Amino acid sequence: MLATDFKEAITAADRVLVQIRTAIVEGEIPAGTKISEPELARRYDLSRAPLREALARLERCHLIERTPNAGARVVKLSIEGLRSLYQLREELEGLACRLAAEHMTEQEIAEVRALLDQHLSTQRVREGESYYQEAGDVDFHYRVILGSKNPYLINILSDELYFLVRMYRVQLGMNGPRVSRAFDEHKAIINAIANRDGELADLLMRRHIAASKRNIEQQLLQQGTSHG
Amino acid sequence: MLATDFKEAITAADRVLVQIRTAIVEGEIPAGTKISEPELARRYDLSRAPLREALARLERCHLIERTPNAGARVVKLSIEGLRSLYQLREELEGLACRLAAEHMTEQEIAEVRALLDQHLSTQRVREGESYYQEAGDVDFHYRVILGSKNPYLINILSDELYFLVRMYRVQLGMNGPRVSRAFDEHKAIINAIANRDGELADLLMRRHIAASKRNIEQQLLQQGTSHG
DNA sequence: TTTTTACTTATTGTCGACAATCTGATGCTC
DNA sequence: GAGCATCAGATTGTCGACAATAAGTAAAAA
Repeated sequence: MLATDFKEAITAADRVLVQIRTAIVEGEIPAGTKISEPELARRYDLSRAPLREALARLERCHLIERTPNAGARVVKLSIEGLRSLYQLREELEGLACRLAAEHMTEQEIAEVRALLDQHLSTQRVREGESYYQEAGDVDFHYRVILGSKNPYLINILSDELYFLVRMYRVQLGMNGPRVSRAFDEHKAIINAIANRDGELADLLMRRHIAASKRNIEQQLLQQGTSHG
Repeated sequence: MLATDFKEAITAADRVLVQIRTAIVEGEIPAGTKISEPELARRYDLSRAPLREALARLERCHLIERTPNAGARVVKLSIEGLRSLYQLREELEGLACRLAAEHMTEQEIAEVRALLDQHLSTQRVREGESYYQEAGDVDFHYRVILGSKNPYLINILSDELYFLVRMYRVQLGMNGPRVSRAFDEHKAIINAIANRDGELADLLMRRHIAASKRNIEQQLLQQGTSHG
């Protein structure tokens, strides 16, 4: 099921997947928690069959880890995990930029630009409100990824890796000057794509992601040293 | 479940997954076939619950495509699909090479070299037998991928993309001089890794994969023009 | 003849119960 | 007292049956 598919029919498994997924990403179900199927089935008021279907998909996007006959656990956030994840993300979104510079239509590029302007105005109103930054950033990256027109790349980035990326970002947050700086970086990236300069877009995207990684890394280090 | 995990407990879903997966990869269940859950359940003599678990994992590695309430279909092989897949594969295995040059131990490198020598001797005995070439090639790539030490990269390449890659290769085959040439390319790649020259290993791997792609592409084109 | 509609049929999605397996605690042996 | 075996409890894996949805067919109306 690629992100580009239309939602043809919503099943109970789909609904509970979205619910549990956001609960994990937002930290409502804390990292490292043991997942109990009977408990979740009661909590979301359905049987274990669709629940297990949802758990299988959560495993697919690395939000939980399952071991046969032993159950599932919400993934733990760690520095090594962050580095591995962002290492891959740099490479893949860099590729997405090169492909987007090649395949995005003028129409699509114009839409992304409109999106950025809209985010900017929203951001100015709600200064420092990191949630809007979060949503806007995800949206921007999502558009570029779709612009690559490579279904496997789209699937991996937006269906598999992105929820874990969001989990790191939501739980460890963006802070300080990064929030406003990210807008300028997005602008520069879409400009490069508009100029059909894939190499530059690639480079800028890698730097953008690397900067984001350093930011979260610091949060993780601080949290690690202060509490443990 | 990463490929690096130990097989802690084999469940019925695991067994039937392997069976159906090889059946699809080898073409025993032809590309484009509609998957009937009751039929497969009878055929493999188990209930639909573990079967559906297996189907979920087959969807994950892009061997089948599911639409809600409408069932699953074995994926069709196409030129566009091949290009998208190999585009991603080039990028990811290139990255794997750079990381392997950084992280593989001398021990691991020596093992890969021993593996190659072993493959070479086997190959000489069974000249032109493409199955051994297939197995050997997969094994080589698998070792390099593991050498990257990046769990997400390992998961995507060896658990998700590789079965589809094998499906293209098994059903459309390796032919002619590619078979023997691949050995030399493998040698060159592991040499670059041994020299800790990540950039060169990256480059060589991309070329290696690109050559493989062209080979399969030709088969697909010939097949497409000759049969309809 | 073509289109629409109702119906039949088969398939998928979901449920509750049973079997196999793991976890933790209790008691026994050394 | 430490270590191991055994057992109780709970959890996961699997099963067969029911409900909901989609596909195909035949009949009726335009």
